[in-house]
Amino acid sequence: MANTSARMLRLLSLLQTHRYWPGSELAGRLEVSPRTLRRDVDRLRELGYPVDASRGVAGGYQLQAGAAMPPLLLDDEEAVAIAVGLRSAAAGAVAGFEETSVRALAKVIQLLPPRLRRRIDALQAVTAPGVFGGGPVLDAETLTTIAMACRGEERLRFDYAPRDGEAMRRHVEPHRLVSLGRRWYLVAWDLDRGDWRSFRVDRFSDPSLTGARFRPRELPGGDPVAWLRSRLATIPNRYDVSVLIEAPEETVRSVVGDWGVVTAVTASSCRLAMSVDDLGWPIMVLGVLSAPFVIESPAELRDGARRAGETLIKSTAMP
Amino acid sequence: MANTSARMLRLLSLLQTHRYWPGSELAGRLEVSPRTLRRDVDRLRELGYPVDASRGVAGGYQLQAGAAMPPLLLDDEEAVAIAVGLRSAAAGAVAGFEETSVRALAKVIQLLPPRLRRRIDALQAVTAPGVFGGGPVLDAETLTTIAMACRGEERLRFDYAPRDGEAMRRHVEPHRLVSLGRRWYLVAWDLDRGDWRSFRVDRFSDPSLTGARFRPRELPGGDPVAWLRSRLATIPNRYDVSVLIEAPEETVRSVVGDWGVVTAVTASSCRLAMSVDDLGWPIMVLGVLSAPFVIESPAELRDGARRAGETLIKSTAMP
DNA sequence: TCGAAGCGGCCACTTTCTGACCGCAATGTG
DNA sequence: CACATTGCGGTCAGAAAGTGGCCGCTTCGA
Repeated sequence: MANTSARMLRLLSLLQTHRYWPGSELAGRLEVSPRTLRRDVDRLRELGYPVDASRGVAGGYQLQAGAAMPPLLLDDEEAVAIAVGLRSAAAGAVAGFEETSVRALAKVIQLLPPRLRRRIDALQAVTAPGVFGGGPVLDAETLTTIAMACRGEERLRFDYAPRDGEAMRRHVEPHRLVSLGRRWYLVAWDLDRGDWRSFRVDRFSDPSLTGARFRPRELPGGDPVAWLRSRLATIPNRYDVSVLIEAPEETVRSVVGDWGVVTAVTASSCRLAMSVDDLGWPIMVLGVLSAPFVIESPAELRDGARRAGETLIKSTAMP
Repeated sequence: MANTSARMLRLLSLLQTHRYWPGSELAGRLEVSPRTLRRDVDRLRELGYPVDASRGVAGGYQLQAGAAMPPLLLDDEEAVAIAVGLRSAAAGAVAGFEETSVRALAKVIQLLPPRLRRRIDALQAVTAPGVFGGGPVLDAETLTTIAMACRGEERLRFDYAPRDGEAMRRHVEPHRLVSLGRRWYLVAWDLDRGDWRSFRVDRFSDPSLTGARFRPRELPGGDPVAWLRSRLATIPNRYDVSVLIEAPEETVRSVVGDWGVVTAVTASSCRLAMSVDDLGWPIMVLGVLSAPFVIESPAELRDGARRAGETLIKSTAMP
């Protein structure tokens, strides 16, 4: 106890929970003299954390945003909320943030006390797809295990079921997790084949860290995303949707959110562009907007939308 | 520099980024002798962070999950990912986590360096509702400002537009943020009225912390959620949707996700129940399912669905 | 104008930290 | 098996830091 380091952390923690603290209160909680508290605050400032102070009656200290992120001192609830938020972001709830979220999630999960981890697991898998359509269901543990292997440069074993054929135990040196088109891939050096391979994470089962560390090899070309893209180039199966809609830009955007790009064409019409695996989603958007539209591509969307319209009409026709 | 506290933080940070470190490497990075490193590791252990060590050739240190959450040392990307994930969770992407997420978000935002905050702002408002229907659009700043006021026990000023009438500047002692039925409310002591009031956050504008702190009053009854519920009981304005769908339970559930309750009726049909503010959402679900259905309630849903169907048909009719 | 609160210099005393040296224990390889 | 490697922890002496108490100063709001 009573280590300086520990006290500094507690001080940081206090400053993070309440925006504002009178000095005497802080000194009391830390069980040091006010003089020492001032010195501690100084130390924090020297470390780069901007602690603001105000004088006079009702003065006090508060921690402000600085140049660098201070160590986050979280209570249980906050830690769980962060893990849950990251998990849903990793599952694709926030377009473009899948990979970063998984990396951050791996860090949090790794440090999360088991009792909290259980609480999160109780909240089910990364599923989320629901409406978001497309993405296969993964569970968070698989994803974070792989992410931890990448981060820690540890070899990884897992069962992998190729598109056709039997599941096989694989042994790889993981390189990078990549989220591409609603799917997760692991780019790794396959130790059995002696070559670079990509693996779809939704086909993993039972991944486990071997504990053996390795010196990372260099991926030819260096960029794992580009590498993966070129490898997958032979199997493009997404739809690039483009629709002209007779509704103001803002209206459309308020429905679409981050899931598509809306650009104004005139004041009362706009173009919606989305890239999806599953046409259900753009159909829903068109349905709920109740505004006239013209489908520019793909042709399949037209059939799907008409079928959906027919169903709606038929089923609401009866009295 | 070279403070013990700072070094301990750096050590924690190193242990958090790479799962595994040989001792000599750590000692080198921290610019101390191996002996001192061992002592630092001991100190961490005394503080409750379980640092594992393994001996022999290729031995090293690694940080494990412990009883408490260690201070999270985040790099820029991770901090942004966490903020983004929390924001989307706060916006309702993960049912039931709105309030906790906002509290955590307020903490992160408050500490986030401005340059990172800008990066997040560039990713737009908490909007997200979009498809999720119902929820009004809030921006994260309003929400976190209020959350910070609650946490810091600081008085708050804001413009508030009641349902009818002019916006007025208000001055309150904030008590709790509550997320209820897709909406955010602030429960607060109104300083002008001298009474407890609830405010819909989507009607706020320009909230600002006054910097004046206050001693929290006690809310009659103590439970802000119950209090708010009883206050809002007079204004129920949601739709309770019930639809019979000619599709297997699983199919429907895979589209609806957590956003509604699906119960099987026969093997090939089921009933979908949802509670929403906005009928757009159930209409989308019906549209994308392309399965016959019968609307049981509410009547408004029938009109909405038919209108949506007509739009779809008309717009896809042209060659 | 006053008092409360933060600021920071100074001092003497105490505690901790550090590097160096040691022998020991575990681990896995040749 | 022997061996090198790597972590463990005791002891020591000198160096560094942390601490509380005291002081007069500044800033702020009542």
